[in-house]
Amino acid sequence: MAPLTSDHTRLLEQLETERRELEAGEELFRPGTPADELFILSKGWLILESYAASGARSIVRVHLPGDIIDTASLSYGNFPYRAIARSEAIVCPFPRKALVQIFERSPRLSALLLCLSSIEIAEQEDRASVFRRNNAAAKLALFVQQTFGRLKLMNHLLHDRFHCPLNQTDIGDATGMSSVHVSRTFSKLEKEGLLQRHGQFTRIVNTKALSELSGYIDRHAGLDLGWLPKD
Amino acid sequence: MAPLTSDHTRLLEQLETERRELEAGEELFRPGTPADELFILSKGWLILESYAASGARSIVRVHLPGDIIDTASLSYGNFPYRAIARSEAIVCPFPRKALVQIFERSPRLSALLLCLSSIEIAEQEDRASVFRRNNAAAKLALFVQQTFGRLKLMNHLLHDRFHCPLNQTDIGDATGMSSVHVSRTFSKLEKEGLLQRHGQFTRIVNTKALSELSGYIDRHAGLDLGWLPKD
DNA sequence: TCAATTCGATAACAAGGGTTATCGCCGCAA
DNA sequence: TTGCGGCGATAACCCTTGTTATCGAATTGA
Repeated sequence: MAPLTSDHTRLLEQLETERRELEAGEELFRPGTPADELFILSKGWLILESYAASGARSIVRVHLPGDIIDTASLSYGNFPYRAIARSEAIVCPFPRKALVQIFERSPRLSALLLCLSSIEIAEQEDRASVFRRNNAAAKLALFVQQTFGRLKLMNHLLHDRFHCPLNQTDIGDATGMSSVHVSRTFSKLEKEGLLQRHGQFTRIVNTKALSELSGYIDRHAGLDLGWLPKD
Repeated sequence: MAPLTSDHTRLLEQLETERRELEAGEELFRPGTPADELFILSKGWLILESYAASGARSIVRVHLPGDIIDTASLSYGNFPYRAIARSEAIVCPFPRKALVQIFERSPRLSALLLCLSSIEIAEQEDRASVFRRNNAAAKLALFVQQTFGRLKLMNHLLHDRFHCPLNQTDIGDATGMSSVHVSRTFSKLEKEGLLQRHGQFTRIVNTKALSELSGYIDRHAGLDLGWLPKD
């Protein structure tokens, strides 16, 4: 992504010294848990849930390998959401103070963290734009493409097919539609030849048509990180 | 927000040395403009627009005084959106390189920038949660409360009333509803005694009921910035 | 082997909200 | 003064999507 010296990678590796394994369905933290420990997701899928007063669940974020889990909690003392592993997963806990070391020792990594955060904002804005005004097909198409794009970052071998352990209720709660309508819409997209499904696997058949539907932009391409500080 | 020394404020003030005035309706940048210059909004309202292939407009973000405009462009060479002043406004342009100085000279400010970014993510997630599953009244209530909360940050004199130069079409494009339905829903909220409108002014009448509707959380309260580096 | 559970597909019905159109109000310019 | 354009309110109509319910396939455990 951006050239790093061995000093930089050493600093980053300090964040991943500890490991903890989670089973599918296991809870990593719940709302109110003190956030003095943060996590990097190194394997598997993990979701952040919040519950409205009505009891309705919303999936705030779907975390994939490489993510810092719940970055929004950085500024707050406690986690606001519930984190649940949706597949077997491995997380690397690190103390929030480890971030201080990065800020003190490397302006370059500090700026890089801000950039990662701004990429996340860009992806959220894309989702918001589509979710505000577009129909279910566009929402689902964007969900599939954003997810696939992020998975490819950490696994370049992926070609046109990926595994998704979320069920249709999860996908609905993540995209703002009922599970019934997720089913209807997936069937429609499949009938129209935009994608194929086999169990928990999804194959992207017609990228171009999907992108026209969703307006998908790959936010990990076109980065300009030349301005980052050297050290 | 967080204690800063005079060194810190000096660094921050460097970002606001230049000033540029905008009239209502004036364009600050358009999609594709090189983003080697960034802007702080110091007065007025400014919106970021994007246009879908269909021509439909989406208001990606409503910027208020104190904001760094379009933070998502930090990582990209060009601005992806169109920025339009919605009232008389003043922006302070600064070169992207000025950020490098902050990262090189102050770990504390660097971390603070990341925190600001994470607050923005939290607010976006709140919006997304409500917009995914809730009805028009909840969306509007959240829009009003988040906007008012942000305005109060820079103007502590505000009590229960604020000026909003956006028309109902703008509000619709920002919240994902038609202007007709914005009108219907505002009338409904007014009839139920949750708020009052007079021209471009909105008065919050029943904060509690609004919050119950929208699930509003003040993301600028409850911050824990004690972990920030000292310098 | 047989419940019990989870999950996805599908149908029928209801409703929230989009679209279109009309009207009145206001500010502004000719 | 008149005409025009922007804006908000309101009504009628319809479509997308939520809700509820049923069914079958697959999985799990006793």
